[in-house]
Amino acid sequence: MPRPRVHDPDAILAAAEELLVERGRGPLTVRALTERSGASNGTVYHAFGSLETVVATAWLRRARQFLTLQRDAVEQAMAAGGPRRAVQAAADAPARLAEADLPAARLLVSLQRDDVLGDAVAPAVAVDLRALDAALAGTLRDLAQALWDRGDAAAVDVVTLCVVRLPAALLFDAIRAGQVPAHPRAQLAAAVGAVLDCGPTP
Amino acid sequence: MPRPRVHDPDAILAAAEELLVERGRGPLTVRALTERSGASNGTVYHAFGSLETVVATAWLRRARQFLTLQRDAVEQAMAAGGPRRAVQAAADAPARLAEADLPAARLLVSLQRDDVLGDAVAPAVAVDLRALDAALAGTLRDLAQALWDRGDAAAVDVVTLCVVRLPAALLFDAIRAGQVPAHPRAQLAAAVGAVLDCGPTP
DNA sequence: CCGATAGTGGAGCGTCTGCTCTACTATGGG
DNA sequence: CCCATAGTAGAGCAGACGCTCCACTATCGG
Repeated sequence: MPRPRVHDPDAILAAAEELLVERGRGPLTVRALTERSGASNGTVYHAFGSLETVVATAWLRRARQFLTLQRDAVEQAMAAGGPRRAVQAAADAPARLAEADLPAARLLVSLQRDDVLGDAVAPAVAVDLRALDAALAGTLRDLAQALWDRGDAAAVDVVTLCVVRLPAALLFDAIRAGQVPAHPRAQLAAAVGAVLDCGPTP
Repeated sequence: MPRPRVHDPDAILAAAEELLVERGRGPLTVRALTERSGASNGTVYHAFGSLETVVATAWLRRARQFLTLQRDAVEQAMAAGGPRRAVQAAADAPARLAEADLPAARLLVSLQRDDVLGDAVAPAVAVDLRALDAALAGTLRDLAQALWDRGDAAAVDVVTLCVVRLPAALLFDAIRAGQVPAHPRAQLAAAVGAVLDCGPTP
């Protein structure tokens, strides 16, 4: 049997999360990570293979957590109030996550696409990443279908706007600052309603 | 009399703009800039002093252009339709700029705050940068004042949301892709209306 | 023709980065 | 006891980066 671990990979991920939330992806270097986590360079590379994989894995955990929360909220709202309520619930999901688990929300909000999917992420992790993307795309398409009986790009774009871009614009700054958004939530609901009323292009 | 210029500093700025629009700030290096512009390393540093100053100067030119356009649109809308129309016009200004000068809009949309204001920007340029910031802040405060007779942070926040964050969420992706947004403009107007109806917190 | 001036060119310095490589270490099965 | 195994440690490599430095060059007033 091999030598036992002295550094839990989860502890390395936790250190990475801290640094990402505090300073963002740019200043997160291998050296900063080893200093914060106590693990050596060799240990980090033995466990993850690349720094990009560390970042991608940290993101992946939190994104799964978010999508689960969002899916539940959407299904519940869909059953109780129909597709419009479901879109509202999906848009509100980041605020809910911030209520339930602020560090998780802060991590997701502190990274951009390019930070997560680089050339050096381990193939297995990259596959999971793309699977999550597909899951979100599926949810968006389902919502468009339920709203207007349409699954075309124009319809999905409107839903994406409501569920992805508007929350990013209205909620992310507050979350990044470590607050659970309050007033912005009401504004978001109003904006989503207005955009849905516009509907997709014919 | 000195030796005449063989490389117009404006040509260096133009090359920087091209690279920023094509690939963003991250990949813009001194070497890439010298290769694209034809000017040597020495010339770039003689003219600007630092790479950050090149980026800041390029941004500054375009931001001035944008703020002028926006100010005119706001004043005209204020006179013709009152403060709500003025906010709508301010929010729509990025789309107008994209119509009038697509490269200008693409440049502004391809940079973030941290890309522009670094420690190495020449003091004179940094001062101008902050002056532009103050000018925008003034416009936002004036709009809040005209709408609700309030200049407090909560009121200004609502206007900022309408004029800065919502346009970023709804228009920037299209502009970044080199298109003049069409449908998003109507959605933006609807969203701005809905957020204004919410009003600021008491 | 000359010297002051402003611009040009590019070698290369110091630093930082992600990552590799190798020697080393703790474990349990045989 | 000893070896296969998996994990640990950290020195150091190759390359990229922003920037400095200095020799050089074209201009024009005198």
